[in-house]
Amino acid sequence: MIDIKFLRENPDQVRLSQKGRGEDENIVTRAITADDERRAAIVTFEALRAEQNVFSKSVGAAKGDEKTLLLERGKELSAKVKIAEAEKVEAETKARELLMLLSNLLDPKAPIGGEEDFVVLEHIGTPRDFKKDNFEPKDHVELGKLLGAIDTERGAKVSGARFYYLTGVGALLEFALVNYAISSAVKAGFIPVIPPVLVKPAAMEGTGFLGQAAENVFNLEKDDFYLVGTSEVPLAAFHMDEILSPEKLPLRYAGYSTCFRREAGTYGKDTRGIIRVHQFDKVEMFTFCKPEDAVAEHQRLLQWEKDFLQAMEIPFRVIDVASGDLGSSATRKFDCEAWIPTQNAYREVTSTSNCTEFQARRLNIRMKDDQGTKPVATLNGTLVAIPRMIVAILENHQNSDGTVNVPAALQPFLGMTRFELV
RNA sequence: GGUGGCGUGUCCGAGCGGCCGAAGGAGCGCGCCUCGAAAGCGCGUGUUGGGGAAACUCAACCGUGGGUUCAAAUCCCACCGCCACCGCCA
Repeated sequence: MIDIKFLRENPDQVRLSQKGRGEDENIVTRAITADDERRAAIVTFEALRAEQNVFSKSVGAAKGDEKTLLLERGKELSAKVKIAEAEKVEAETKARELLMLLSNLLDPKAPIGGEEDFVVLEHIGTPRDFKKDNFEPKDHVELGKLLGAIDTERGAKVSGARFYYLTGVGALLEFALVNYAISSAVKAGFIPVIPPVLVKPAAMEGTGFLGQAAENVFNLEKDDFYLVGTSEVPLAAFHMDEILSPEKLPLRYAGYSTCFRREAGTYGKDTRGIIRVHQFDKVEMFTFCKPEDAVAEHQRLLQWEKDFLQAMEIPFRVIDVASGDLGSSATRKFDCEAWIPTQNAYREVTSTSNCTEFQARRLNIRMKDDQGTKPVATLNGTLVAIPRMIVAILENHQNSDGTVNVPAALQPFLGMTRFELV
C-alpha cells in the first residue's frame, strides 16, 4: 500500500509508475476521489457523534416527563448516527480497497518495459565449454536418473505433473545446500527461522500476493488458509501489527520452508525436469530496516546471493528486472540467473526485491523514533531455491560419464567430493 | 472434542451501564534535592483518524465482529486466542 498523503500530493508520479508497470492508471483518480469521500463521511459522522455524546450526558441528569421527551429525541439522533456510521465505514472500505489496488511506486532506476527489457548488470564466471571437454552435456533429468537423485516419473505418478522425488544424493544435496545456506546466513547475522507454511488471508494479502499473483497461490478454501509460495509471506507477517524499536533494526531473518506454487498459465513451459514445480524448499532472506537504509540493504542481499552462487562455482549473470515484470510490492528487483548448459541460457535461480514501506504499510509494521511512528522498509532475497540450484550444480559440474563433482563449499556438508552413478 | 477460567494502556493491575481514555503501581522522560548517585518529592508519559497555518480541537480504540440501549470496557450473542483439567490421537 502506498502512502495516501503521497498519493494526494503526487498523483502524476503514481500514474507514471502504474503506466511503467503496464497497470491501470485510472485507479489513481478513483482512489483520490474515494479518499475525498471518505474524509467527508468522517466529518459528517463525527459531528453527529459529538452531538450525541453531549446529548446523552444531559439525559442522565433529567427526570420524569422531561426525561421521556429527551429519550424520544435521543432515539432519533441514535438512528442518524447509525446511518452516518455505516456510510463512513463504507467510504473507508472503498477508499482502502482502491488504495490496495495500487502497486508500489517504481524506483526511477528500474528499467521500463516488459519481461524482455531487463538490463544485464554483470556477468560472473564463464560458461563452461563442453566442446573443449569433448562431450555433450546431459540435462539434469538424465543426470538425476543416473545418480539416483531425482525421480520425476514417480512424482508424476503420485502427485501429477510438476512434482518430483529427491532421492539418495538428491536428498542429501538438499540438506547440504540448506545447511550451507543457513550456516552462512547465521554468520552474517541472520536469525534462522522455520515458519508456518499455511497462513491466514491477512498475511497473504499484506504481503501483496493476492493481487496479480493470486492465481499462483494455493488456497485451502474449506479452512480459509493459503499455502505460501515463499517464506517471504510468514517472515513479513512475523512482525504484523508491531512497533519495532529503531535500535534493533535492521532485523534480518533467514527462513527455510517449503514453497507451493500453482504455476497457472505456464502450461507447456519448462515441463521437463524440476525447473518449474508446484512444491520446493527454499532458504529466503528477509530484512526489516529503516526506509533510508533500504537501497543499501538491497545491495547487501544481492551480494549474499552472489556469494552463494560463487561458492557453488556456477557461472551466472545479474539482471535489473524491468518494470513490467516486478511483483506489485517491489520498487526494484535484481535476479541472479545461472548458466544452464543444456538450455544454452541463463535461468533465474535467485531474486531480491526492495519493497520499501509498501508491505509494512499493509501489514502495519512500524518503527518509532523522535519523528513519530512510521512504517519500516522490507526487503527479501533468495539465498537458495533447492530444485533450480540442483539443476545448476548437476549440469555445470557433470563429467562425461555422468558423475558430478561436488563444489568445494558443499563437500564438508556432504562428506563426498563426487556424486557417483547408481 | 468436553468442562472451567481469562483476554484492559509499555508492563502489572482495578473498574462490571452515564462522572472511564480508563484508578493504583511499575517502567520511561523532565525538574527539584545531592559533590555525584540511590532514595524521596513534583510534573509529564498511548495509538489511529478527521478539522486547523498553529495553539488546539473533535472522533474512535479496553481480544475481534455483531446486538441491546438515549448512552457499553461494563449487559447479550458469535468468533478468535491464552491458561487449567479431562478425553482422544501422534
